[in-house]
Amino acid sequence: MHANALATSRSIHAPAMLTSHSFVRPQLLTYFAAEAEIYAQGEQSGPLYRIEYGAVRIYRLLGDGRRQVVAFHLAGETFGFEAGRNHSFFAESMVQTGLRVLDRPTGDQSPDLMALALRGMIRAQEHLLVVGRQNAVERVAAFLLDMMERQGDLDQVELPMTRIDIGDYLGMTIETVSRNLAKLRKEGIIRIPTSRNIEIVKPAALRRLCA
Amino acid sequence: MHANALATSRSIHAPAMLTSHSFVRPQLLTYFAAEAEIYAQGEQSGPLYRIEYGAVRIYRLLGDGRRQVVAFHLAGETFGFEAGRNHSFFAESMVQTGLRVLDRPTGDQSPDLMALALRGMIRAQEHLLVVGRQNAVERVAAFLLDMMERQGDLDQVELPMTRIDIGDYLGMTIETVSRNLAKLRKEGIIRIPTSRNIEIVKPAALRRLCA
DNA sequence: CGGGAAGTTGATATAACTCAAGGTAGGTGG
DNA sequence: CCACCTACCTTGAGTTATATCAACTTCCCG
Repeated sequence: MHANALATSRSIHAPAMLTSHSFVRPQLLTYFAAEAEIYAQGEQSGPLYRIEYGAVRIYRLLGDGRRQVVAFHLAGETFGFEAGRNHSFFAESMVQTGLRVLDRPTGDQSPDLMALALRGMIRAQEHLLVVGRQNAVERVAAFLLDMMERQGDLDQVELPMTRIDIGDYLGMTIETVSRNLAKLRKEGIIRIPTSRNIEIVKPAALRRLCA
Repeated sequence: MHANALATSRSIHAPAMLTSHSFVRPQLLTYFAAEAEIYAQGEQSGPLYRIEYGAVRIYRLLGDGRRQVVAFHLAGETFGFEAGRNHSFFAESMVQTGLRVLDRPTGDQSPDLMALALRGMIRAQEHLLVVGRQNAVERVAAFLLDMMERQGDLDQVELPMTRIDIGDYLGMTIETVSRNLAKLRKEGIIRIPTSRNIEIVKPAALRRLCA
């Protein structure tokens, strides 16, 4: 179930690069093909990553293959936080992706890192509200709004993920994702030029749906 | 829906108390009656709290009153982390509760604080898997296991929360909570001496249910 | 002892899932 | 350059898990 075809994980380390003003020193730039594994659950946790371009999914699996995507990360965002010595989640590129490997300051003493970690926690908890208490249309609406905001509030939203990814993020099947996108389209709230490109016609209507 | 009767919020500040060895200096001990508000969504965020005794729920509301409990906190645990200047959630005592107000070191530079924040994020993301991808029995089983582990793996689990709280935590109705507790009881996996006191007869069976 | 909130159980309704059949689009090889 | 192939997506029909509505029970607490 939800089998993700194994990725051709060709990652190339670019020469180290240091910037003095940044709270974490970007060093290595690493390239990932689409659908490549960045790290796996159980692996020893390593550095943080900032996405230069591309998109990443963070997920976890149940024994029978059910999958929960806990987060999508887009260009400019940082991921890789872990509580323990080992990764609790899988991270995979969804499209061709360039990551900058960040060097963690010793002792995690950066207030900026703290802020990033806290923002991650808040985002997870807000997503919990969506998944736990909203119905299918509301979830899809919330997802589209989130993607729109994170892409600069443009009315054209690019979806770097498949319907399976969206379903596993929103806790529903791909059919339900598809049906509810169609519903929003029929109501004139969105247009769907291509399956990976959504035009938000009435953002206010989407916001009203999210209660 | 899910109206929670307003709380008699009598909180008394005890004299300040300092300990030198702790990474955060416990200062004030504050008492809360059952069902009292500790902080509200939108309020300016303040200190962290460590629970001396009692139990706290953290939740968020939708416009129509639907509620998602994002976390329960028990004695010994720390809560109150916020990403911005204002609280994103409500915090309420569920039973009579004593909180120690913690003084945040300037700049949030403590690695221990960071660890606590990260653990909170991981816990939220793991809960996302439960709510997003598990069915009713599995959710109830996961909840009971979690409560058991956090109470020292004793087979007697005390539930400081109502069925409404459990339902709003697991993303289901109180009837479904009740029916699935009954199901586990009929299968001999748990006993229910009183509604707030569950005996875990077969912890292995619960674990098997969580896949 | 009485009243009310909390919890349980039953009957029915419904939203989302499952299974199934097309449709579409992007990539590859002839 | 075109046609095929495959993966992704959409739509439809029927099923099912959970919600809803309702009645009843239990347990506090005054």
